[in-house]
Amino acid sequence: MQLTRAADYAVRVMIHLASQPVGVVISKSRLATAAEAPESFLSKILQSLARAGLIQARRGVVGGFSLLPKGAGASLLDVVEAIDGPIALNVCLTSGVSCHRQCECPAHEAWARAQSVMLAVLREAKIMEMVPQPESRTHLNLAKAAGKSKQKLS
Amino acid sequence: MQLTRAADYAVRVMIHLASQPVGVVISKSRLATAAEAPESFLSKILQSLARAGLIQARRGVVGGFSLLPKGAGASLLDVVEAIDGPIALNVCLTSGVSCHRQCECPAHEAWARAQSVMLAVLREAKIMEMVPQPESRTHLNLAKAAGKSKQKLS
DNA sequence: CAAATGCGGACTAAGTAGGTCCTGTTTATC
DNA sequence: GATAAACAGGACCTACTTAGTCCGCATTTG
Repeated sequence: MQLTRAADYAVRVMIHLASQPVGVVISKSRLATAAEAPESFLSKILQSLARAGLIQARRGVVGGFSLLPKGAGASLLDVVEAIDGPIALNVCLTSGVSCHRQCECPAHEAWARAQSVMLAVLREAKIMEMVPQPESRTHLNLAKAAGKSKQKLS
Repeated sequence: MQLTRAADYAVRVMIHLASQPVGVVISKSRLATAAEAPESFLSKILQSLARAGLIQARRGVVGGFSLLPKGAGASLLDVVEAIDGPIALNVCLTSGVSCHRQCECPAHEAWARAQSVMLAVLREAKIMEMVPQPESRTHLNLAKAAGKSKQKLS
């Protein structure tokens, strides 16, 4: 009944990437520091995010990871499912598996509702809306001002 | 990210007990049949439910389990937490543990909201409201038979 | 080419899930 | 009181998952 550490780390990484100017590439070790995650463990997580099309990996001496458009528009649910796979609150809610008790079992619908509302919240929670926006981030504001001015979110 | 089998079995047992006339005592083996759960595994589950004050155990040759008032008024959440303990969607939501990222971490609030709405649904879902009423059940079966083709049973 | 970086598979230690089993203890009935 | 039916509860067990680590290989830049 709990999110994996990997999924939690993945969300931290995504938020960190989303807080950077677009297109910037950040190395795994810098991401590990930012997300407070073990670097070697982050390897697998970043690979999963890349395979899911949320981020892009770049090899070589100035390699690292950058956010893809799909990642910029992703929700918490997208990130979590990229790591942990589909969420199923109970075995009888696993897609593709039908439980023979389903028709008679009055709890089935309650499980389904509970899962549904939880997923809805995670689906509404977009990564981009979570980047810390305040004016305390002067360096970011300066960077933006140097590039082009962008409207604030929400 | 999934309910344990034990919690699922516990809910089935509670619904079955709630469907009986008040005060009736049912043996573990009969409950195991009704809940489609391994009897030896059900031992521990029933003990947990008894310790939580939801049901009462009675030993001896006509022994078994009966619903207590607290059990009759219980919700799915009560039953699940009696078995699995408190639900925490993420380690940073575990009560008593405060994560040092909390103030800065924008995801924290989203996890909390997701957990909160899920718990609310489970808290509203009362065991007593889930016992199949004889008339409504036949009505339901007829409606299903008339409305759609029969579902595949496994 | 060397150095920095990501890729990806093998490996592992610890914990949990999902049970089973066995030795009590309690209780109704003969 | 003996006995049998039932629960109590702890020890045990197996498979799987979690949360990582490690290392050789591939790619890119200077």
